[in-house]
Amino acid sequence: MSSIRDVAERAGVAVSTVSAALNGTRPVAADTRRRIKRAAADLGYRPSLLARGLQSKRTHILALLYPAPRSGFGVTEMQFATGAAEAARELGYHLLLSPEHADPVEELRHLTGLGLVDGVLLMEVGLDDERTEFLMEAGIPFSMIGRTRDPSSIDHADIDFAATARQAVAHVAGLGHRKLAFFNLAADAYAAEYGPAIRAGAEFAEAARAAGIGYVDDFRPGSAEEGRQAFDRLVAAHPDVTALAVMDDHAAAGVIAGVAARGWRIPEDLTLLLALSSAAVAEMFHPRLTTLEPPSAELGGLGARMLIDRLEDDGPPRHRLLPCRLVIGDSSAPPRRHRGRPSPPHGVRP
Amino acid sequence: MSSIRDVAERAGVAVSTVSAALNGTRPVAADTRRRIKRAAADLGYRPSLLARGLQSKRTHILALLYPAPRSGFGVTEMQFATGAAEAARELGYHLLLSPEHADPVEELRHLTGLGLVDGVLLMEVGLDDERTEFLMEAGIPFSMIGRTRDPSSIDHADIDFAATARQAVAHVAGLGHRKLAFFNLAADAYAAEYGPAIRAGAEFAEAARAAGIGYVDDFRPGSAEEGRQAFDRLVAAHPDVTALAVMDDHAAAGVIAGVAARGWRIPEDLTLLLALSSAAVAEMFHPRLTTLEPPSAELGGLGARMLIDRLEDDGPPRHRLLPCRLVIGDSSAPPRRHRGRPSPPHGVRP
DNA sequence: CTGAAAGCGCTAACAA
DNA sequence: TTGTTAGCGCTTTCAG
Repeated sequence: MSSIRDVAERAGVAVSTVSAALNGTRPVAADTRRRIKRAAADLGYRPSLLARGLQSKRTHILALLYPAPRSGFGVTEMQFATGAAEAARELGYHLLLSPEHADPVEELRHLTGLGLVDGVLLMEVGLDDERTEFLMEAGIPFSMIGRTRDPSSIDHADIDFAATARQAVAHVAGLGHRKLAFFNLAADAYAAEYGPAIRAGAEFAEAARAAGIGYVDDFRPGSAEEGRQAFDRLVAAHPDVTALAVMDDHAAAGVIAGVAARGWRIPEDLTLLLALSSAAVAEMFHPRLTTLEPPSAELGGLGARMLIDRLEDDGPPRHRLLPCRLVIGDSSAPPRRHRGRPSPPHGVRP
Repeated sequence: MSSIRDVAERAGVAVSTVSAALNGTRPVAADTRRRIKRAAADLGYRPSLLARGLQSKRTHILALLYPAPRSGFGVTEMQFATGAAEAARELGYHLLLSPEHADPVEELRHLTGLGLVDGVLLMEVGLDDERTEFLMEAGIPFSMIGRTRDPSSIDHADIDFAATARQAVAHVAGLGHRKLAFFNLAADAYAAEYGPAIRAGAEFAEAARAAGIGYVDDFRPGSAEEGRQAFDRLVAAHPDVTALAVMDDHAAAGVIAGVAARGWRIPEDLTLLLALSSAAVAEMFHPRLTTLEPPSAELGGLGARMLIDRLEDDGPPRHRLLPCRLVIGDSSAPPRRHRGRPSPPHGVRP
């Protein structure tokens, strides 16, 4: 690899002039600059990020911290990552994929101590996330995909749960449903502190209240089997529920099985929504489920851009909330009075 | 951040001694070393990767090149990435996530020119991959997850398609099936050059031949709708097929719909295998599909380890092939003579 | 407008 | 066994 000195020699100038010409850090005569650019191009010169970083204390590397894959398919996580990497690339930054383990804070300390990264992108943020405290104390720039309980002072991009819930409720209410059930994520230690579970639950309740339709949310199935059981209990306890939104993919599969076992059909006997899951997942179901698809790649990109913004010029906290996309599938329809009876054919069934 | 000089001063030695003590690059008196380690610990000293890299030409950073997410869910890709990141971390390396676009070679040239990465990890390798040529010419260490047409001289980790196919065929033959069909990935421009599509197709054929069972593979559905159509055509053309392996997740969903539309059931009337897809995906189906799950995280880890091995000490090309895991679900059963007739209940249906 | 020189934090000769 | 010194490739004063 040729260095800045090679370029300087070839152009017959001093290295500092090359640096200036290439970075625009000080005025350089147009003619000189041209010579330098030519020389650089001829040599295929690429400034060394290491040397530059060593001097300038800016590496143009961001770290994306991701926890061990846990729930769901990891599609969402992948999209965060690719969205962030993409945005970083466009702005001349690089993204380091940093797995987290037992002691996230210690690992974060290690990682940032290396002086390798300019800032950190947090995902899977808990309501009270210890990583944010460390980063703030250490004065390390960071942004979150998701948010803590009180994120007002921290840059973040997250789902707009309120708008998402309103949209979903409007959809089912518009179809004529009068009572909606909501199956939240399983109530394990994790989901108890997991923002999306908390916020989605609260906002669906609020949206249903505002829309004046009935609402039930006592269930938190975390698997197909639990989804099926929850569905059976739901029908027993609330026979008047005609629409159901489910957070967990596997639970949704269980609900579908439960509907079929009853001899019911979707959407005739139940309108089923998949909440906060990818449309690619929803397409695997039969019928294709109506989905509230989180804008994961966009959120990842926003998170990265916010972080870079902050690195390049400080300012007030940046916040962005994006609603999920409502992708209407074949699992939404007006409710029927009597279930399990024959109905006019729906979809392309022969 | 404290630097090596701070440590040297605190320990009352020269910086080179600190370096030596910490890296073991030359003998240091036990007592001196202890003092140095203490000083380093007291100051929370972390050597700067940048400075070290600048000097040693080794950054301990690996780049994982990934193409824009295309087929499937991206679960597999995510697992490659996390597996690789994990392995890298364990060996003291970092993983850079590098999105690829229109001109992969040019981007690779750019990335490697920065002097930021020690080596490159390639995934989604085509049978004739131009990136490999560039990397070999440029003398940049790399390894592949997947393989080119002739990968004998390149480090790589890939699925053992032959063993995988044999295992799958043994499974269905063991159940008593006499004729197997195989739905490959869609024949678009991409899959035509995509190793897994080519190799899986060839190896299933070979395994079926070796096992002496019938085999059909004229179909390449790429969506649920195409999967359903392909299934209908399959039944029309080869009514004696009782077992089917499908590569594409969405096509599998279509097959399931087609089976249901006929009034048939899985596994009574058709044994269905999901080939090269994640078990997490298979669990979403009803019934839970038998799956040939690629060891994606392991492959990612192997790829990273191979690359690091090569960086740390050169040697003959390293190759590793890993078979898929056969995860038996509820979609495998012995064939029946007459389809669509009532059958003893299967599974937990009431 | 341009050049010389210092130094970012580290490693690796070379001396002592 | 340890210290001194010269860079790695770049940015950034400070002179000219």
